[in-house]
Amino acid sequence: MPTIEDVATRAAVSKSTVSRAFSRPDSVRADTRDRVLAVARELGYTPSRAARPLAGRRTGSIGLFVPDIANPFFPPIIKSVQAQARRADLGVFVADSDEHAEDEFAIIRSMAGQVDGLLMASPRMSDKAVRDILGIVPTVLISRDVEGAPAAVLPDDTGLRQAVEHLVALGHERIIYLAGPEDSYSNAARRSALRAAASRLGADLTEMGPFRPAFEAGARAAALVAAQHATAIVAYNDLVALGLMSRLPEFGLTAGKDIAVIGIDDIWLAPMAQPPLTSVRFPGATAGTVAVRLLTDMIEQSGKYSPKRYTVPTELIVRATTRPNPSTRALPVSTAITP
Amino acid sequence: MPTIEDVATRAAVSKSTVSRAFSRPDSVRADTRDRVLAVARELGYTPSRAARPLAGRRTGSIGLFVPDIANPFFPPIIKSVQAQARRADLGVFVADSDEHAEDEFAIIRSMAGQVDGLLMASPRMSDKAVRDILGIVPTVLISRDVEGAPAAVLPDDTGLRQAVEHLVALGHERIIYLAGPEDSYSNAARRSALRAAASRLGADLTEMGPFRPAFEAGARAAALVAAQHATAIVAYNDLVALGLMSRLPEFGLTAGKDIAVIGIDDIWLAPMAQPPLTSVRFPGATAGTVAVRLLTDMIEQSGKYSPKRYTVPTELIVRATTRPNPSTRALPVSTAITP
DNA sequence: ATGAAAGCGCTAACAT
DNA sequence: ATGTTAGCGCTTTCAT
Repeated sequence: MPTIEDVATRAAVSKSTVSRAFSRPDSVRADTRDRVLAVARELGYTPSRAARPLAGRRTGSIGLFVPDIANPFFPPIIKSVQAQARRADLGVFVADSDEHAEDEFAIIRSMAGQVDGLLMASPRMSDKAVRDILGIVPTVLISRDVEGAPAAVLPDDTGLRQAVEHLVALGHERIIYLAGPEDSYSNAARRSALRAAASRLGADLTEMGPFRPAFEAGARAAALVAAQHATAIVAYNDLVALGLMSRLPEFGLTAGKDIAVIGIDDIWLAPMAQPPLTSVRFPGATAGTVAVRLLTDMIEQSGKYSPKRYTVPTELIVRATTRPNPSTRALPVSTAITP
Repeated sequence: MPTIEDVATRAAVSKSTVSRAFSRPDSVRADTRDRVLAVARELGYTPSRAARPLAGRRTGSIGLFVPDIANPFFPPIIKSVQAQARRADLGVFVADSDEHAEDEFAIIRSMAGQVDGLLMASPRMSDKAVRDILGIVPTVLISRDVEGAPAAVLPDDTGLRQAVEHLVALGHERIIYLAGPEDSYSNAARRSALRAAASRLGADLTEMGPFRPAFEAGARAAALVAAQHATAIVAYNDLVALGLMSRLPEFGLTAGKDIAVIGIDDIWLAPMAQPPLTSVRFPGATAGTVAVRLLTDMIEQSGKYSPKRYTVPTELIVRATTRPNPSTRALPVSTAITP
């Protein structure tokens, strides 16, 4: 492996010039730069990633934490983070905690020391723990907000409002929310958005749960839902909705016929379900891209950074699990419902 | 952040001793080591990951390539690799190509320079490209074998043999294999294992496809399968099997009743399907763990390393999609079938 | 068993 | 615009 020195000698310039030619090309006269770069290519030289952090102060890597890689909600985020990071010539360390909230801190803490910045998607740890991390390394939160956090990428309320409007328009007056984990930020956010929309439209919102954000947990909900004679369900996420749907037939119920079901996240499985699941789309790819941009900004302006909340648009994707409620006449829906 | 020097001063030893206390503890007298370690803990010192690679020659990170994080086959592998790597105090860079075989090389190449070793799961690139990578950095292949590769973790044939035996025992004489991508190593391996088992048991194996390893591709298979009046299917993977099953009802067919369906990989969705899918289990977690072990061995013995093929056990997990063929009497199955 | 000293390859002041 | 000079924090001979 050729070093910066080899290139410098061969191009008859100093190491500094070679270094500059790579890191701040415009600070070098065009012809010198071209010569240096030509020599570098000829020698097959690439700046050593290992030496850079020691001399400068950047490692050239960022860390990405997600609670569970196997949860289909996260892969789109991971992919877009990686793609965007590659563009910025950053490596991405990915870590997951297997949904064990108690391991999160240790896992993240161990990454924090060896990266320039951190992305945390839906962390379950306490606000205090999050703030601890925030103090160590530039960090952008995804789907989580904490007082004092400099940057977060969050879903807007549009999709959930549309979900409630949709159910009401279909004639449902009582909506059941299958809640997610108690301590989950997303659960709180979803619940409150749902409540606000329901009360504005005069619908009744009943909560059941909590349910783990998993297929099996949703399956458990089926009996409860059937016992309630529920006609409209909004699930904490698609996994729960899908689990619910898988057991509905055992109670003589069919989603989209006897009962309306709406999921959240719009993971790839949603349109594949039988019947295809109506869901509130979260643009994971957008979120990932934005998060990396926010993070690189923070790293650049290391130090002061004016807090930013970036909101990504959500939208109700209507599919076959929401059809008119046969037992109720649709309510007249005024145009005022849609903003 | 305290440095090695701070610890050395405080513990009244030299930097070398501190360094040794961390990297080769037994080369330091027990009491000195304890003192050093105590001071280190007190100061909150951790050896800088950034400085190590420059002085030594290890970066302390490995790279993991997978074609598609969103494919449920990979998360268990990724998780176990991460867990095992954490134990060895290694960071893991994860990269995926979104199934674009043509991007694989560039993506992997860019990781290759900044890690101590590489893990490649089911890469689709050519043998030649794989060998190029192999020449750059210690690499372990997972679910792929290439002549000359020093190490690979591969599934054994047991599960597929059991699958064919199972179908034959259920009375099926004609089995259809829904093939995966043409250029895929796994596809070739699965096909040949299936062929061998079928011919040994006197069953007929017909191939259809190729199909992308995706749900939608499996959905496309449904019409084809129905047109063939097939009674027994082995799909390239669970995703294809699940996609197939989702469309079967449209042709008046029910998996496990009119038609036997077997998937491969046993991803978490398999037992969740309606009806639960019979599948050949691949122990992804074991594969990941073994792969990291193989890789750290290679890194240690940097240089000569006797080529290793590590085989992980596969097993047929029988669920509801395989029931006796109603139109055929079960064949007498000699005990010779099971080895 | 421990210490001293010499870098690893690079970047970042500080000259010029 | 370019060169000079110091290190960054650690590991590793080589002494002792």
